[in-house]
Amino acid sequence: MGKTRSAPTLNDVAKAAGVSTATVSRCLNSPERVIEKTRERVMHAVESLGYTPNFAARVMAAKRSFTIGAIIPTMDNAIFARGLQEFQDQLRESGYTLLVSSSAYDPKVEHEQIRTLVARGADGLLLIGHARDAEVYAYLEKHQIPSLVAWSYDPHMHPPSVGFGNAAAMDELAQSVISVGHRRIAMISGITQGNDRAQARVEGVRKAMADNGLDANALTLIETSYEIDKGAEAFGQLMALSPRPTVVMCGNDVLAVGALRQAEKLGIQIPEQVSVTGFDDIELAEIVTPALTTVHVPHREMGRKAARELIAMVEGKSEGRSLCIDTRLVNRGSLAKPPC
Amino acid sequence: MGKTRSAPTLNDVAKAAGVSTATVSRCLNSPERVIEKTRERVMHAVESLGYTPNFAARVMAAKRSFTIGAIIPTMDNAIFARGLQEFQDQLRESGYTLLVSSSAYDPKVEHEQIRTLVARGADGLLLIGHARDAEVYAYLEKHQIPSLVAWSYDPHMHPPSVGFGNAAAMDELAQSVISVGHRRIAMISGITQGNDRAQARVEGVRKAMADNGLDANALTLIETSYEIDKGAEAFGQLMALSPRPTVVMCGNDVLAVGALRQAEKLGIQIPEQVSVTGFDDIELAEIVTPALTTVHVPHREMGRKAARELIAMVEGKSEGRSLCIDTRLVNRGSLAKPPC
DNA sequence: TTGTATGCGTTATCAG
DNA sequence: CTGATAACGCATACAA
Repeated sequence: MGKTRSAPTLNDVAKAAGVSTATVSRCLNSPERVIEKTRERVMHAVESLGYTPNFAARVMAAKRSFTIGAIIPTMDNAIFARGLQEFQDQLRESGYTLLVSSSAYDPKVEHEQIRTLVARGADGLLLIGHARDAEVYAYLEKHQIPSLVAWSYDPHMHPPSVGFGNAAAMDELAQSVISVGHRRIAMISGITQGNDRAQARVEGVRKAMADNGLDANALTLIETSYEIDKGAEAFGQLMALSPRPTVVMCGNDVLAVGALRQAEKLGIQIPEQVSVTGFDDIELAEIVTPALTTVHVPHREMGRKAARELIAMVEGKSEGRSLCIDTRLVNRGSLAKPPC
Repeated sequence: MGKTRSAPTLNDVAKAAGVSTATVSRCLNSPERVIEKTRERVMHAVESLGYTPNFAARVMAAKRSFTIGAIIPTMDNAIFARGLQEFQDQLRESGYTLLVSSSAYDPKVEHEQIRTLVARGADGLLLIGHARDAEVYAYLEKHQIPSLVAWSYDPHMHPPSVGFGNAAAMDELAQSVISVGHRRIAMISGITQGNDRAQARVEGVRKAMADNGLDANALTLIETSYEIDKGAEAFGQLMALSPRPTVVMCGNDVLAVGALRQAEKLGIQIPEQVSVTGFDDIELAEIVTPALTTVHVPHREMGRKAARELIAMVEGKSEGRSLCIDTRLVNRGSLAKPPC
């Protein structure tokens, strides 16, 4: 029966409706510019043929893809999942599609993913944190891709960021820790190399110590990747020290949960013997026993606002504004005053 | 200075290297087909210009996108995160890029996302579960897009699936529940409408009951969405019944954790007074107190195998084989024999 | 081994 | 309001 059954094109629709391809295109993109009667005929043809516009062709011709790319360190972590879901929902509402890649915390992979997304015609990019090679930013600049940083906030940096003050938030938490009487403070941090959020959180603790007359260099610090087991392991190491720290501040809730678990294994009472704190306030924080004293980050709000700002940038309605999302301390059971 | 600085094209590279666009293209796609000396010159030009091939153009010309699409119900859930991360890693290794969308458990949205991904030239599609309109499958057929189902396994269905037997696994767990002495069984299930995994898990429980001389219709069943709070709420309702069920089997770990939490609030001892079981064995299951007796699903293995199979299909090396991933019971603390 | 020329499916410009 | 037609950037048969 003639042509093999493959995806119908604009041309097929045009022929079926007895009009030109230009008219079909208009019906789809600016319906108001074509008279009702014609439009009806065209739409009917579109329906009956099951026509779907070819994206690649459209991008090439229109030089717009209505696609936003996002590169996150990992998908397998509640920290990014929630904010990203909201980010996507917001994009959808505005007619954009989100493309997500994860870099496994590897700068090389991230760089490659950025190139991939740009090559795919992403109209804009969402990145996590500011820490990356100047080369990457130069590339983005060259390709004129509006970019926005999230999960981090620094109004003096480029690209603009929609996030929260990691240092300030951790500072506040540490202040609180110190004010209940802790002096021997230890910290289990994420890998700070190439991770400005992790770096800032450590800084926050140091600042609070210095501000309270403690020696910031006396902070016992272990860096490890964001996994429960790693948190547990690090906690074990800290408990082997003598004198023991009276509080273990963790770079995020996942590490803190690991610490809690190890404490249970070691028969150490939290918070009676040792206090533990987290960061992020993911679902887990409320579920463990004792529930975590942590920093609440409104991830959904951040995702939503980031989406709005990035869309504004892409559509030329904004030059790129930085936005600070407020975090707040959540006092649950894992922080108490140190044992006498 | 002449042309505005925009992204360089094949043509720019060709001119810079003093060759034709065809040669540049060959250098990039089949380097062995061009002599070393020329290739060096070309590659140098590519580097210095910071050239990145335009994806849309490439797709249009080659009719291949090296892109795989995946549509999952939600990103904000550990169930899919882990398997998907592995799926992506595997794709990357084979030179494919993953595009992820989430449908928020809405069939209409899912359908739309499928069209979007197809329009974007996805070479293949990963879907979760078999339950969807015939219309969707017809569309996929028409566009000749190789598709694979995951998180579900049914060798008799089309498309082929790489997953696990939800009914069989839950049956096994229920057998175990019954064998320790439980007779008054309640279940908190996910919404079964349009979710074959949830349906199968309920069936599994019913089958075990019937096989053990219990009345499968006597199963007290509450359906609710997969959220901790919902699980807690449902558990509360079940505890208000009289007589109370002696065991609450949950459709997944998230619901089970909610149940655990509500039990704590109500002062009900788990498992002394009431037993609770989960499904999936996400990280959470091991962390809560008591740790969950649940069904372990090797998500990473599933993701990896699904990727391999789908790639084989896309590359014409497989017609599509279904693969069953083995689950296994994990006995932790939340299941015990009923109180006398 | 390399170059030439054509087509991929759309959008957009410009006439009619 | 509608129809030709020229890009868009690349891959690839075909020629040289």
